[in-house]
Amino acid sequence: MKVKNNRLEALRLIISSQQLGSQDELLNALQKEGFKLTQATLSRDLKQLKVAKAASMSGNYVYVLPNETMYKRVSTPNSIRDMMKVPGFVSINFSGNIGVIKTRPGYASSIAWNIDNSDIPEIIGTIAGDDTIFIVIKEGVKHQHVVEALSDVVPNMK
Amino acid sequence: MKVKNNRLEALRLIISSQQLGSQDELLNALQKEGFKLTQATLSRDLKQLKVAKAASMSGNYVYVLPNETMYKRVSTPNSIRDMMKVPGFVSINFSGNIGVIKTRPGYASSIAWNIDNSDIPEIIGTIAGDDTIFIVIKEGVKHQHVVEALSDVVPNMK
DNA sequence: CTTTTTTCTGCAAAAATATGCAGAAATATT
DNA sequence: AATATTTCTGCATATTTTTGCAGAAAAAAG
Repeated sequence: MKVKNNRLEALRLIISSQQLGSQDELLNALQKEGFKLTQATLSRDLKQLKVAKAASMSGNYVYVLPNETMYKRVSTPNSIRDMMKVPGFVSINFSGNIGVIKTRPGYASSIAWNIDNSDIPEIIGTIAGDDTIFIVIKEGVKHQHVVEALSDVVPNMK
Repeated sequence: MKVKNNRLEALRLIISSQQLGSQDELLNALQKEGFKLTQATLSRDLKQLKVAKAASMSGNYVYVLPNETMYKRVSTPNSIRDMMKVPGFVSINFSGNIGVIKTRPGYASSIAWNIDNSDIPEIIGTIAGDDTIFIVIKEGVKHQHVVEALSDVVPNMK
């Protein structure tokens, strides 16, 4: 019993400090720490700790510790889209990794808010003035992709 | 590729609104929305979206959307982690010669002020909104280098 | 100290997920 | 328009993960 708790604690520690991508790798790490167990038990441990496996930025899989945010569900599937009934969009243009949206005066920050809250992965961040929004997009992302993603969020875009 | 982007977007939507525990379930949900694909493709989509599978409170597995927090590792190439200690600081990302700092609402201009007044030669200029700062960096300067320089600037870091 | 009950674990097999490969589809180039 | 290049996808299969079951270990009860 003491053993199991120690093991779980060690497991958290390992996961929070290393990037391991399969239960076998985790198993090895644990065994290197002196714990004796099988992959089946590890699977149960992971379930209990609510550890998740996700793709990492580097294209591999990694085990990650849980956090509040990840269990949040939205009640209305289309709410984001519905909230985006904001008129005021005028144009969008790009230069390199920067997009510039022109809006009618006063509308920029409200549209930018919608963009920020739509969590489009291609967009790193936005800054709004009164009638202009700057958008920094991820390197390598095509402008057209951004436009398509945005068009779900900003009415009158296409 | 319009189809794939729509599919990915639908997938996010489904995951953010329902609690589904296997790729088969996700697959059904997508097909009910009119998308035609196999489990193999779904697996790749999930990898690309960095969706993770974790145990839920109710003892089942659920697919969850990714978030910043989950990729944090204790031994991160130091300073980014140190930056997390700055009041209001949320995250920093780069795209080309632009850095984007996300802050808690209202903190952007104060953090930007610190940066501006620190005379970091690698930084050409900043502009701040309410919760976002854009930083234009000198051509050819490494992102990590900027992060390190920044970590010396803002109070309570390190 | 026994007996009973609950928790934990390995084994083996089932279930679920990831991926190499080759062709299809879409984009970009000339 | 024709060709070259890149991205996407299904199929079949390898790999990984989960779980039912039965016994071992631990905790609780008597």
